[in-house]
Amino acid sequence: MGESIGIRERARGALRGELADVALRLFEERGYDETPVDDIASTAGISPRTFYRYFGTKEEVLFGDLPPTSGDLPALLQDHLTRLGPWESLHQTLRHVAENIRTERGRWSRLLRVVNTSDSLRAGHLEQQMNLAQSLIPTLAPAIQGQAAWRDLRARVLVYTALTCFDTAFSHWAEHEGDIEMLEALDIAFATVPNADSAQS
Amino acid sequence: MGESIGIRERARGALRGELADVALRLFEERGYDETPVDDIASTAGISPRTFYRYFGTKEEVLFGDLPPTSGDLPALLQDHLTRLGPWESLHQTLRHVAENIRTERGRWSRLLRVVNTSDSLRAGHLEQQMNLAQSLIPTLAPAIQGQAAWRDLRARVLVYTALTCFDTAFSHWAEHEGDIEMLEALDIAFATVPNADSAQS
DNA sequence: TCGGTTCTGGCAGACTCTGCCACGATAGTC
DNA sequence: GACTATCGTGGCAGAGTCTGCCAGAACCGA
Repeated sequence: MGESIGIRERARGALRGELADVALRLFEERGYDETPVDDIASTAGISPRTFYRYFGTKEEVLFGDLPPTSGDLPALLQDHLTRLGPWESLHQTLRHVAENIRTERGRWSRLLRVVNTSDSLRAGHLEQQMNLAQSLIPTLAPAIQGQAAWRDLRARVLVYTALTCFDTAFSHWAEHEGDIEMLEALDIAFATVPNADSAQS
Repeated sequence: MGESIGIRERARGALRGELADVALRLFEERGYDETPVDDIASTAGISPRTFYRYFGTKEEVLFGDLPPTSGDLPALLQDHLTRLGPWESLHQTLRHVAENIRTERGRWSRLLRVVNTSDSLRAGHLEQQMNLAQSLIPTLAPAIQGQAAWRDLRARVLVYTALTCFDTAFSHWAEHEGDIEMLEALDIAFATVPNADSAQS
């Protein structure tokens, strides 16, 4: 048993990538809901049964192979919290994600366009956000001041709000591609919240 | 052709209500994903095919007959905006919803418990929130100050954030049923946002 | 009571996803 | 180079949601 990565694993990885490519292309052409798994499989020259050995669900073929924009966000947040307040820490943490996205803007634009063709996909995307939120809340909670009884509620509000800012900025940027900078939109979104009732620049 | 509501429509309404009751009961006992539509139908003494004539989807049997907590929220928001700032207007608008919920707390608790048994349901619920947000954004946007180019982005952020506050307070209240007041949780959540970086009481 | 509308149930089908099993290819071993 | 064990693959059957279609039953107004 050698330590080398077997030829089979490489083949597997290659096929996985090809499936993701084929699927994304078909989704762009016909829409997500209008593209059955059977079509993806036959276009790629495999059986539908095999497709489900590479991707557990049809959604996973879209979201499964995303470039790692996130990294260890809880750790990153933790680090910022040693220097900054809760909100600014969330801001800087998500700026980091935004910077990573910018390096592959083309791919992300295609993805977002596909996601917007389907209600079920939007819902699935939100589900992912919630998982991310669950991982950030325990990290943020200790940094919240005030009564302990409300600490958890506050932490949840702030984390969800931060992710909302990110999502909104992301969509806005995707809609005005080229015209604005993702980071600028993100900063605007984050600046809006603490000034919620005046909402000036 | 009389103006009266035909006996058939009343029968239809009654059956619809019975289906919703049966479904909610079964969901509580076994969980949402573990309760096929066939079981709901047979328990209610109808065919599965007929079930789908009363509710377009399985989800609709849960969410379709909610008591109207919302009313005309855009109009309500519009009204508050004549006197208050954007954030406080959103706050008061959602306070109104929270008050309505309180009058039927039992029903809502049951619902939330069922929703938490299933991932797919949570996602569906978020989808509804987004629809509500879409209706509030155009109302809020004109009240936002600052550069026009960013007005839409800001409005989206604020509306989504407000709904997030509502949702978080709602969940928190449901988890601590009896211990806290829904309105108090809501106020705390809304107060957290403008003080995002100090987060004091 | 009659004629037309409406509701119902059953059938077949699409689509996602999951077990199961047999077949073939591959990898490591002798 | 042949042998065996492991792995990937494809086909089959099935659950579950949801839709179109059609024939029969129930209902309403005249």
